[in-house]
Amino acid sequence: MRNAQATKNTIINESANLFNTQGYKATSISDITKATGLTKGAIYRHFENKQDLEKHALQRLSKVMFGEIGTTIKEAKTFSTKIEAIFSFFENYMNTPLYEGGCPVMNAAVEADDANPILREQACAMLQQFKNAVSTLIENGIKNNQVKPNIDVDFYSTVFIATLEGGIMMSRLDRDKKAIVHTIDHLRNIVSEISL
Amino acid sequence: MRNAQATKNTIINESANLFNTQGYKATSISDITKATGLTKGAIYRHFENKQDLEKHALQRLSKVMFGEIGTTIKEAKTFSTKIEAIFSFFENYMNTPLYEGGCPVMNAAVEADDANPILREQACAMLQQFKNAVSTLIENGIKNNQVKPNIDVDFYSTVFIATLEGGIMMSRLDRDKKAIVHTIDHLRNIVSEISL
DNA sequence: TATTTAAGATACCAATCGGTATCTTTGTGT
DNA sequence: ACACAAAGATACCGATTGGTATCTTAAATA
Repeated sequence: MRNAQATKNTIINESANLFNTQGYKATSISDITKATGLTKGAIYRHFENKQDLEKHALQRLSKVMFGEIGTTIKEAKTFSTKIEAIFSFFENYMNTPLYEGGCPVMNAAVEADDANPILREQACAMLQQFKNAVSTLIENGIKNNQVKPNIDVDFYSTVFIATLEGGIMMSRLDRDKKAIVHTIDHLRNIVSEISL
Repeated sequence: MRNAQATKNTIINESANLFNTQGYKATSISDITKATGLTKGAIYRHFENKQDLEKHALQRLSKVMFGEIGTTIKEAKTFSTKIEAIFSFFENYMNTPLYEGGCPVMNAAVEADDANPILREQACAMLQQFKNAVSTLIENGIKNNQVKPNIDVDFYSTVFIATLEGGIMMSRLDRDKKAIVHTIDHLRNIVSEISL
């Protein structure tokens, strides 16, 4: 039956791109029909309503991002190389992003207000997932005697993510890698400070 | 004639509030009529179109924010107290914001794409203004022998702002001051590192 | 007080929004 | 080959969008 799963997949992928670049509210179903070459009838067969599509699109963004960043981390073996993998992921992201439009977490976080609690909850969960990943990375570094013990793990994972997100925002606004490069250089200094 | 300047002022103020909380695209002229108690006819007498109103509203946000933060900086005399004034401004902003909806720079930066170059340019200018303020603050600190010379001023101003912006984003998403408190604590450490 | 003119209200416009009911097409199992 | 059901297209819906033309009201001036 005209591969339904494939079309659903392209709808999610194209709308993920549009939502992340133009914004969720600013992207209409009409925009998605143009991007996919499909019609409203096809789209509303696969998704209950626009919010449902937004949910699936953001889940896709989350899966792809964390999937990519997760594999690069797993390839590295030590704390410093693992965290360096995250840094290079962010630095390279300015040149060749998986999805256009900047960090999906920040985009959803900024746009999601009380009027769209589903989007907010998803953004919340994504940020938590990212923080947990960095936290366990540091904790494993402590266990393996690569990171100083007795440091505040929550403190550093928060600082790392905040600095990265802020750097991305600035670099995207300036259309210049300088900000993200500076912030990552700074984080590298922190890494060497807490490393054994 | 029914104080035109006052009504124009309230339109700008109310729409600034709405744009910063709901977003620019997501806020309709209708929303602004409800918030001001005025009609479309009144609004479109004072502003050419919605983009023109968006421009004035963001300018207002910029003026109020930089005005407030500027006076608190001027009240302080040394580098450390001046930068501490910025920190406490950001930390207090979570409790009692001048405008709801988070940092106007970040909001405009995230929402503004190529479809709204005016908003983008304004956000760009605001970020530049903020960076310049921090940079001159550091430079004056160097001149007054309160900050180590030979440090990269551009580097540190970038790191400061990125960390603050990222911290705000995280705290707003979590609805918890912890992130911004952590990031500011971290920045305090940096300040003492580069201080004489 | 009468006149003038700016400020604001009312009523409308085409276009687009999210969403749905219905029709056509296409692949599959018999 | 044929019936059946799923996938997608078409045509529509009421509501809302940004925007405008026109009318009314109120304040300043003469």
